[in-house]
Amino acid sequence: MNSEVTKYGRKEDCPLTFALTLIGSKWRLPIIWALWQDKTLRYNELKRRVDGITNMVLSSSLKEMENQGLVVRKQYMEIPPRVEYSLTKAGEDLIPSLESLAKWGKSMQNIRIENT
Amino acid sequence: MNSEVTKYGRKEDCPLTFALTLIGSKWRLPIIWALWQDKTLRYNELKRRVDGITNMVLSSSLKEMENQGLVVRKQYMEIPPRVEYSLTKAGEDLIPSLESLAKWGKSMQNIRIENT
DNA sequence: TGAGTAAGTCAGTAAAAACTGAGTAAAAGG
DNA sequence: CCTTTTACTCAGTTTTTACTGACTTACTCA
Repeated sequence: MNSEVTKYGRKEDCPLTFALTLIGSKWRLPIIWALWQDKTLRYNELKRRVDGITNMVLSSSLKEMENQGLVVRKQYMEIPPRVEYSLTKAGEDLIPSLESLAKWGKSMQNIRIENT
Repeated sequence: MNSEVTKYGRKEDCPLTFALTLIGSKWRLPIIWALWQDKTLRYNELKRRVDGITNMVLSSSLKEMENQGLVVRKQYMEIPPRVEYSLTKAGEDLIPSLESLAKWGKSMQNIRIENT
């Protein structure tokens, strides 16, 4: 038995599993990626940038991501309403890990192509 | 517009989205993690290590992960049958990214606790 | 006056992922 | 002889996740 390995009795306590609950569903990465590229986007801009997402999923995702501390929502008291979304510091801190994962993903895609 | 940013018309072509298809479902990380710790495990050992997984999910996951090049299946022609699973090189290459992601996840868990 | 834009909400439905519980063959151990 | 172990497989069902399409309020532009 490797004593340096931390055991998590309940899967939910594992930081890695927890991280996946934050970014693992279908639309999380596209949203994060759009906000990372453009820094700040209004609701409908974001919707246009994240192709195919529905209002339902976008609005509920943003709400959850705000609660989770990934995204900031800034509302201006104007008419017509203006709401701007951007990544928090914590959200930005995620980017290097995503880039590392993307690098790995790319190498896996290449393997598939090579073996075809 | 940031010219250094690669655009992927179809989400499926994005290496990051692709990576998540390999590790994003509920039981992939627990399986990978168990194989990373123990290097080689037989089917039922793995099942015991990954608490709560069903045969259905474990066997189909292993089959897919083998096709995807994450896992090697080594079968010995013995009775009773013996089958051993382990990570491929590509599977092991994933670990650093996961550790980075876990680190981020841990910091997010701490924030939650602090704010409670 | 009618259309378009803003930022969403909502009920209902479809699709995807996971779970339940049983079953298989052949052999070892009590 | 009866139970357990091995490595699975399968039909059927539940749970989770995402999609559909319509609707809201208040303003601007033609």
